[in-house]
Amino acid sequence: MPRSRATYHHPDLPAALAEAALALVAERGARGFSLAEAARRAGVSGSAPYRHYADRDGLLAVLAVAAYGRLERALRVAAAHARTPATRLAAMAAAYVRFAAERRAEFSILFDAGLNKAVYPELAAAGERTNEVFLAQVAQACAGDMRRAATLAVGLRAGAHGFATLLLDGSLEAAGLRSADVPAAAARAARALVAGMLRDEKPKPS
Amino acid sequence: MPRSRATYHHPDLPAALAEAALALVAERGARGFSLAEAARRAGVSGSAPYRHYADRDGLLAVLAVAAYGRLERALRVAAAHARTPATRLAAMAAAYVRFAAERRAEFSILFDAGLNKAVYPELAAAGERTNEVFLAQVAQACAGDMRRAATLAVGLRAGAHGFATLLLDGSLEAAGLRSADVPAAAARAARALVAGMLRDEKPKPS
DNA sequence: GTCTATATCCCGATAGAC
DNA sequence: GTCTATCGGGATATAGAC
Repeated sequence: MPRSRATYHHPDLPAALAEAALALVAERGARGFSLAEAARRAGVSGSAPYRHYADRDGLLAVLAVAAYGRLERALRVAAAHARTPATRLAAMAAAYVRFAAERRAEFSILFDAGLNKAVYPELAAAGERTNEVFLAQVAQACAGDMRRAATLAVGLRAGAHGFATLLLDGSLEAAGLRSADVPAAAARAARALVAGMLRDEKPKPS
Repeated sequence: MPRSRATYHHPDLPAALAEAALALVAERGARGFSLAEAARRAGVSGSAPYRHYADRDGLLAVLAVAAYGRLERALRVAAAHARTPATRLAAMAAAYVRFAAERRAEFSILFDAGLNKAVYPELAAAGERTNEVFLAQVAQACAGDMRRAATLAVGLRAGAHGFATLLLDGSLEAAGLRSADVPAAAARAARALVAGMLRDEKPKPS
């Protein structure tokens, strides 16, 4: 018993803050997050977090990098469970949407918190790594033509991202699409995009 | 000269507030908007806006409805200038992205301000109308099969939306895509999506 | 319809004690 | 490494005068 008073509480304050922060963002959105409230929820004073993070965005940035890691992993897992290249890409699109739906807080920290990537290079790097997962799988699908691969990869990512953000926004419900069906819809769109791009653009400029 | 003192200034305060608000959002993002600052910029006291809007979000909601109207019109115009159905859809995707890029403030009020559509039914309605523009054009492209039309329409909208949001986010630059090229990239993706969906799904379940 | 004044609240961040 | 205390700032919203 190091002290009877509540003074150096936490075995791991960063972890407690992270947990509190995610819960807070889940409730109020990334825009409703405050470091003060996260500290309160973690049971420490408002100044304690500053021993671990330079400022409010410092905490969010750490969470964002971790979230990108999770997203990237989810994409890789989805790709690994499918056989053909087109199926892999469709599975990745679905996984992207599922990540957004199931880990709303992390997704909104990534895309709704207004973090400045110029200030957090690790964050920018993590984001690029996510893009590269798409690119790597696309490259297998269209062996050789890397320009087309890049175009397709960014298109797939954009499509998945659009489904994800519109889902969280409620715009897809309004369009008559049930939440549970959105990952499948994204997968179908991805498959169609792949088919359309690999076929109908220039047949073979060779 | 109604008064020498600065007292009942504005011939049209709502208009002045709207202008100030858009400039403010353009500078700081939807999340940085405050009604107090908008009032300051319009040259009136902090309480004046409350004669015209119930609260902070009331002003943003009005701007959002107007922004949806503009977006919808831009989509219609783009569609009107193209001849074939597939070309129309590609043009709409490009127009969607251009709207986001050129009218950043309005776009971010639409998708980044956290307005509660349940509180502003006109806003939800305006959003649905935007979806319906896609649907109407898609319906022409795949005469008859309305289920497939709905799927394609939402896919197109999601794709365009993904390109738009990732563009504003800086994620596309990081992926090596220049801003000026993004509308064209979205158009190409749209065209491929249309081609892929109209062709390779079930050939004809009749 | 706008102003002044004010009540209330919350936040980010720092200083200094322990 | 955490606490208490505090500074400085800004927001939303209301009350009452003109």
